[in-house]
Amino acid sequence: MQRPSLSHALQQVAHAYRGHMAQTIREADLPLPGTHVRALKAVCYMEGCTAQRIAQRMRRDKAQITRVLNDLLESGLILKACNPADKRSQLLHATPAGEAMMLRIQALEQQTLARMTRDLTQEEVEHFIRIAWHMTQNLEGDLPPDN
Amino acid sequence: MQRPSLSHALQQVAHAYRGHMAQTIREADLPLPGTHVRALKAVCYMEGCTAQRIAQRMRRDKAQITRVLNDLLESGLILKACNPADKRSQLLHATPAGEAMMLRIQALEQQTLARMTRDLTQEEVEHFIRIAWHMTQNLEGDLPPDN
DNA sequence: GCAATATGGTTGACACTGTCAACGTAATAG
DNA sequence: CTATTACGTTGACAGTGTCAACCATATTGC
Repeated sequence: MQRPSLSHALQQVAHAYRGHMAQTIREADLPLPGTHVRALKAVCYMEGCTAQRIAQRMRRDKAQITRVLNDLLESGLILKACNPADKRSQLLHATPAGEAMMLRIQALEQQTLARMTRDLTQEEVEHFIRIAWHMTQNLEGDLPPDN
Repeated sequence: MQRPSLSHALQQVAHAYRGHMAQTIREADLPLPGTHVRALKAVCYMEGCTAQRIAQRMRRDKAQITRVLNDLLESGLILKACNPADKRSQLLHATPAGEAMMLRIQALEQQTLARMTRDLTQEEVEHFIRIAWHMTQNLEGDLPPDN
């Protein structure tokens, strides 16, 4: 491809990453779609994790989060517990099975990331992340103040 | 967000771009989803454009391309013409309406890209594109030789 | 030529992603 | 207490992406 545009490069790399992760996970017989993985990650690593906070972090509709969490619940990967501070909301925790799943998936993700960045320096990767983050920030804020 | 991971940064920026473009296009009353836009772009700018070649360029399933092209056809944005060199395939061309649509969308995309990169140098953007492209290449080739 | 195979495009089915609107319940402001 | 706001759920829907089967045409090998 000759001098791909920013938009094309962005779409291609995101698609390649998604596809590679999906295939890796499929090959490992971990039947968990990408959104579920990201939600599980949030549950495992966020303190006082609630559906709302996951939706904010992932910038997704809370309806989608609800459904994903219910899938994870049915799969026995997470638990909902009453939030003593607010009876409307629920604190989310990973079960041991969820933690185990997370570890396995994390390993697969590391593998994919390692492959993706195999001939890039640490500096280049960090630069990429910084610019990506910067561009993300630049695009937010049209929307009604998002928090 | 503190030190976002590569995967998170990638997903966020791609999502932000998609969302911003979708909203911009919706606000301009151009009812054309993202995939349709990309396909139309391919039709406008590729020589001897066929469904197959679009599928290769976008790395998407040809079934999806077929459907998108049929939508564009129904919307009167493109035309299919017999390919004299191969009766199975069809050469694609944009109609005047398609060209006009492309110009309008191109302007909106430029706007979004300009906003996204507003405080980045040309060099940074090119660096980003190069790394994105590099990572894309690194992830391809597991798959059965893709051509 | 002719059979076997491969390719371009179409269709059906399905899974995943993402958003919007409406709702019930609980919290909070006045 | 009432009005408003916030959390989570549900229904409906649009968009994205892939797989498998299929038809018609090309191509290859005999």
